[in-house]
Amino acid sequence: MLDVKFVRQNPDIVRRSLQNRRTEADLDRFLKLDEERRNLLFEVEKLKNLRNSESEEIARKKKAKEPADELIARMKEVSQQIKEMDEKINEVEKSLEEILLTIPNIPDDSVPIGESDADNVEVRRWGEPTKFDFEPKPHWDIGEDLDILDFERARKITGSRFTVYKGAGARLERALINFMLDLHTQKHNYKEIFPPFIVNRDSMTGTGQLPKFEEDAFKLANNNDYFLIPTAEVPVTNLHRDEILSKDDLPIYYVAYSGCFRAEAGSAGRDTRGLIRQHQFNKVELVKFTDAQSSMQELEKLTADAEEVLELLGLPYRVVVLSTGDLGFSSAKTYDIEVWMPSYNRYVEISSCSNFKDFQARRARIQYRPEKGAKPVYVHTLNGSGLAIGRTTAAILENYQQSDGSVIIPEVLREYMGGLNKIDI
RNA sequence: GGAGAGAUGGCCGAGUAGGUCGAAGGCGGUCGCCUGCUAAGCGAUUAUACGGACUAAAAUCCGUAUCGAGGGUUCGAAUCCCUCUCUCUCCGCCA
Repeated sequence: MLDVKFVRQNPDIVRRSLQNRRTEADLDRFLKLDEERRNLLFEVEKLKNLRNSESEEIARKKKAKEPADELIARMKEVSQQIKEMDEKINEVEKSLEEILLTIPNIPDDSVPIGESDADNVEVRRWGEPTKFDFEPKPHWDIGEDLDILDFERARKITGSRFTVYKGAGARLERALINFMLDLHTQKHNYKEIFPPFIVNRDSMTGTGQLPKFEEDAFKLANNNDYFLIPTAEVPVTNLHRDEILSKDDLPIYYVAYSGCFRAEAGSAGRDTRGLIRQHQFNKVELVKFTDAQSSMQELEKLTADAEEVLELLGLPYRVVVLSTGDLGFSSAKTYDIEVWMPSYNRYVEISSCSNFKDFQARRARIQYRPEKGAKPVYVHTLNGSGLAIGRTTAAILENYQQSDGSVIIPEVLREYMGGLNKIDI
């Protein structure tokens, strides 16, 4: 959510942001309503002031046993007027809020302007796309041939876009979770959080999933206000919703494993096979709370922390900075980390690292005091996958597959796999 | 699921026969004074949002709102009425 005053004073910046993002919001109506609201407030507050002072006068008269009937009658009318105006103001404010919640964050100046993901800019590359001297298989075939992924039975017990992991596959998934949590807590100083996988409406609104993207979320049928989390970002960022932190608390680094649940409305037909796009997947998420001065620098560090996972796993990747046309609603700047996926013959997103600046914090009311006794200001929030587990599993299966159908376990994972160094038939 | 209790400022905690209550008191915080230092003491101050005036911008000043949320009664509500939400205690059930 943007600051109302900012929008009022900088309509041109907001308009340009909307254009660059190739998105729309009714900015003109917002500005008009905003002015209307202020005019109404000015009038109604005058009336309220009158009512307050005259009410005191009535009290005085009554105490002094003087007649006050005439004054009471007049105030009755004033109160009626106030009531009507208050209703009008409520309507206007509701409309304003609705529009404000549909206005996306202002992209950082360093973000390239572009139409779509085609205009994202590659900033670096690590490793080389894996070469094979045989015909490599996609991970869904590898998984079924090794009997470690079972898409067929997942369809039976639940439906499409679910997977049953079995044997070494289940172990690999669990190993990756533990490996990543250990790396980020021990080497990068994140504090581990194990959050609820179900959150309420306020939390979903606080991080920006609602109201605009309700159709993408799974909502619990027996409780209107509970949602399955689409990412640990939601519960973890909302840890500090409605809080005022002290300067000494910052920066805060959290890492959380969670299951993630996405309805993926509107993505029918995309990535229908394998682990890439699921209704339920695992993810280790990095979340930071920082002050305004350091957030851009913290984004670089967070991205590097996620990249290190891929480097330790020996998986080739590249980093792209999202253009304005591809940038997420709440984000001011986002780096996508893309891993080399042989079956796609291209790099595939495996982590998305974003700086939301104060956009989420304003919405979730997360503040800190820069100085003792100073007025609270909004923190900056950041997050990124570190990494998406299912896609990492897919990338390992594909990049580490051997001509005999087996899959080598990356060195760093072996201790998490009970010493297993290869998945065989 | 059954029974009961409660939601007031950073915290604790008064305030229910409606009228200077944004709200006593305490703790905590800040500023100043004082004691050679520390402890103690004294004085003052101590919410947020929105709107307006003044500003380059602040500071400041004025106003309005806020005692869980929403609605109602009334000239006037923390105080009365209705609805909802949440928290706590006990019982039951349960990994």
